[in-house]
Amino acid sequence: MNNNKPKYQIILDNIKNMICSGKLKPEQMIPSENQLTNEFGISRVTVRKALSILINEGYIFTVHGKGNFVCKPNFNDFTIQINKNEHNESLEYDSKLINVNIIEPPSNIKILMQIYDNKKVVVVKRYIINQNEKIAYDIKYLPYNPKEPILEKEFHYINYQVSNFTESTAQNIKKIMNIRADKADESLSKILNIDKDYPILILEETIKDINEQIIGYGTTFFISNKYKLTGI
Amino acid sequence: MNNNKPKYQIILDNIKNMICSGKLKPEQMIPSENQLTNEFGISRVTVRKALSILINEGYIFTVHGKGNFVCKPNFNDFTIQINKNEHNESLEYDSKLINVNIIEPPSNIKILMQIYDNKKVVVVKRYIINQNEKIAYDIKYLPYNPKEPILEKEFHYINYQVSNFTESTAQNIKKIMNIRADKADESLSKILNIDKDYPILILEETIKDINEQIIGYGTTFFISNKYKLTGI
DNA sequence: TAGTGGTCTAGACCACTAG
DNA sequence: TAGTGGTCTAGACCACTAG
Repeated sequence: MNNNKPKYQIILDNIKNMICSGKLKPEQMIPSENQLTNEFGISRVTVRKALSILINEGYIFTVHGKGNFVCKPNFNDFTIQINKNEHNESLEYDSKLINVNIIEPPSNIKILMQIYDNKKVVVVKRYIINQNEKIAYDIKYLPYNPKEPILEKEFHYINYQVSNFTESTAQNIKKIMNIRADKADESLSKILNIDKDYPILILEETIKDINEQIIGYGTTFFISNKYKLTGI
Repeated sequence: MNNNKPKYQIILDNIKNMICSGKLKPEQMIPSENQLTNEFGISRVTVRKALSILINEGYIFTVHGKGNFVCKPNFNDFTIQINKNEHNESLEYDSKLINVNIIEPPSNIKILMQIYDNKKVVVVKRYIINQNEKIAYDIKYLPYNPKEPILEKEFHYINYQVSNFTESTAQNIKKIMNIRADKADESLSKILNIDKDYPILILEETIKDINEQIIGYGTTFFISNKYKLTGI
């Protein structure tokens, strides 16, 4: 029997089934909290617990004063987990530091990083390695702050742990990713030991702090047959 | 004053601030529900409401019997919204049907779709159009069921609405995406009116039902300079 | 005005953890 | 055993919606 199933789970499964089986259709209102309270003979708080899970899982949405409604399915969002494959197994890549420099940023980087003065940037260049094989070339730019030691920044970048270099604010950033395809140019083909014009998957990331200040910009060039992105 | 802010919001903001400012560090336990109840002078239910939001937003996780702990930031997941740009604006693409056929699937499709008998498949070929310009070529395979009218399937595919062809079970599917880069081969270059070897961003999707049965497989070939994927 | 969801309480009992 | 989170109740009052 289901006697060890919590009550909120019973009502949750019940509504989920009605949505999945099509008894409740997108945009249709589901029974009100009061109705569910009476039908299932449970308290409103417990009903609301089940509903809040349905909301979080994207099954329903609420309109105050009107009711709860079935969501339209959304097939256009999916989540990329960079370090996981399609079976949700972790993929561990090594990285090999090529060099770290402090430079006057080239104009395209100035624009991308919204640098409007003569501030310098730190450039970190690395290889991404999988089983002793180069699979990508990675280049990251971050604002140079003479007061901060560079080595610490390097360390963090190299370990892919944080992107804004201080653990204290690590939860406080926003990341924007772009994905596109290109062919390897002369320079990249030498760096990655591949033929010129070999297909490359490019991941571009811009990292902003809570004030929309850009605190990092990076590009990773993946050799296309050695890497693919997987999403669910 | 903050008098119109609900109590759960106050405690929510408070804990969020402690995490973002670094007062509470990853893996560290946050004050217990009882402590929060006393400190903030609010009921446990309200405290739990705030905590459940923090859990959903990925700030904390719970260990039964031990407490609530600050999550490690995860920079490796991001969400791709296929029809949105980086400013979260909707992008609407048109599609133009090229043709629909019922064929004996080629062997690579048989493997991908796990077809082990002589079942046929429906093939839908389309262009994706943006402002009267072809930006991609799209090909989708779905199991052919002689009992179902094909036109309905077409319609659904063309409208990008559902991927398993019956609204009733639309919430009940799983989608796996792969993203990779390649160059246009002879045939694709003709289809998309581009040079051979032009860079192509490839989106591959496999759609499974709740029983892990493959109910659709599709590939979209984007002309790289006309399309990029954006994620947050 | 009747019905809907939103916030909140005080209290109960249970399951898990760790000393 | 003391402390933690997990489930659940009966009830209150409020804000929003729509006729």
